[in-house]
Amino acid sequence: MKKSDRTRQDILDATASSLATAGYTATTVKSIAETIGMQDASIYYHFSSKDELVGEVLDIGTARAVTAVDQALAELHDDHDPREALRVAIIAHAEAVLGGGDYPRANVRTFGQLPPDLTHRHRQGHRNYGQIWTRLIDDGVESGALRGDLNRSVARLIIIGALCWAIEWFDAGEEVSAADVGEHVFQMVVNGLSIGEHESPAVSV
Amino acid sequence: MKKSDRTRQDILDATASSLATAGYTATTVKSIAETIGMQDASIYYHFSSKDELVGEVLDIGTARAVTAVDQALAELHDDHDPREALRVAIIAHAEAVLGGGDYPRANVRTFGQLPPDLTHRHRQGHRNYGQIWTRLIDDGVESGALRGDLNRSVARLIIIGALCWAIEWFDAGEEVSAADVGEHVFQMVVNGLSIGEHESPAVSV
DNA sequence: GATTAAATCTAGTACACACTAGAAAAGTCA
DNA sequence: TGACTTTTCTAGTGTGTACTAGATTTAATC
Repeated sequence: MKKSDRTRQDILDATASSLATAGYTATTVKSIAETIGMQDASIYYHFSSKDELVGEVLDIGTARAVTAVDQALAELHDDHDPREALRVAIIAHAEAVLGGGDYPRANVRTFGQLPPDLTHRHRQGHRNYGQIWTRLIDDGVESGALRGDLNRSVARLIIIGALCWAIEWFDAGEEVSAADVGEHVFQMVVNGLSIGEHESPAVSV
Repeated sequence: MKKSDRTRQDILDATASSLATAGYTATTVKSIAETIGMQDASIYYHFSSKDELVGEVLDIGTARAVTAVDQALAELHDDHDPREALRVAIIAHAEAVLGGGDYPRANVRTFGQLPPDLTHRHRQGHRNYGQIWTRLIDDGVESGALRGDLNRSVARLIIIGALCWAIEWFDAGEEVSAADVGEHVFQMVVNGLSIGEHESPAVSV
């Protein structure tokens, strides 16, 4: 029972790595098998299909991202500013998806490339993740720290989108770290790029 | 010579539509042919390969997005606020990619799914597009309207990313329009979500 | 209407893919 | 060591893909 668990983990790791860097289509059962020095047919002793394997990788990815954000929020003081909570969550997300392991990266990278079955399978997980952010924004608006004239759902999706798209251009080798990207997103969407007085005109949505 | 041009255009349109909604892999030569009532082999009378066809669609997409933003900027007054230029460009981009035709949508939707050859082919086009935004941000910072303590390249990529990712959740049927999304992105990244005094602490990058 | 050119179709090839069946090997434990 | 189980391999199948060759039809020209 020990050998099997180890091999299974190797398969998951190789799949996560391939999904994160090459995407769903380019991640073939054969390429996964080659990475860990096996024949492609052997994969099917551990997983019943490619999509079950991919699904498990994505499940792990979502779980890790949720854990990272939850943990960061749990370390806040009880009387924290709602903006600080948003900042901490944004940076935690950035570090999990950009600087973290292959699993959360695989999740974001393959978003929009998955076959319908897998997309549907992870809809609930994404919804749950979105609710963390909904609460953060609601807290901010209701406490008076954040503007209430914007559509909160759109605001939430814009923040997550800016972070998720970063996976397309972020290069871990460069001078800008994952946390730096998070800090930038926070500075922009919360404090704004503008200097001095800004009118904050109401938006009609 | 007339028939050929018409058919060629039909093929391009069908490809753009399929790429925009189904992505690169799910867009097969056979499915394109079926859409316009042809046999798949007939496509090859007009295009030498699938990737040449896809490449042409993406070229048109980039050209249209660039035109949309350029045109919006050209309509500004000579003594406009740099923030207003950024606002106009953001909304033009949002309308082109979310509300516009299939071509710009195909471009964003297939980003990250393309085979290396096609990715490389469009690198220059993307760079050119990025330079429009680089100039807008530089103008803002140098005129004193925008903060200079953030990494401008990161800021640019965050704005574009927030807009591009919107294609994953934007639903044209809902009450929020493409321009609304653009307005929200502008309000957030330029004016910020925060209410009242914000310290704008310098970021060390 | 006959001749030529343009456009499409029929019928295939070759290949990569996910996946299967059964034999072979490796590991486990008396 | 020998019997048994677990794991992996060899050797395939079937399907979908991009693409090709050559026949066939459609359109344009004289």
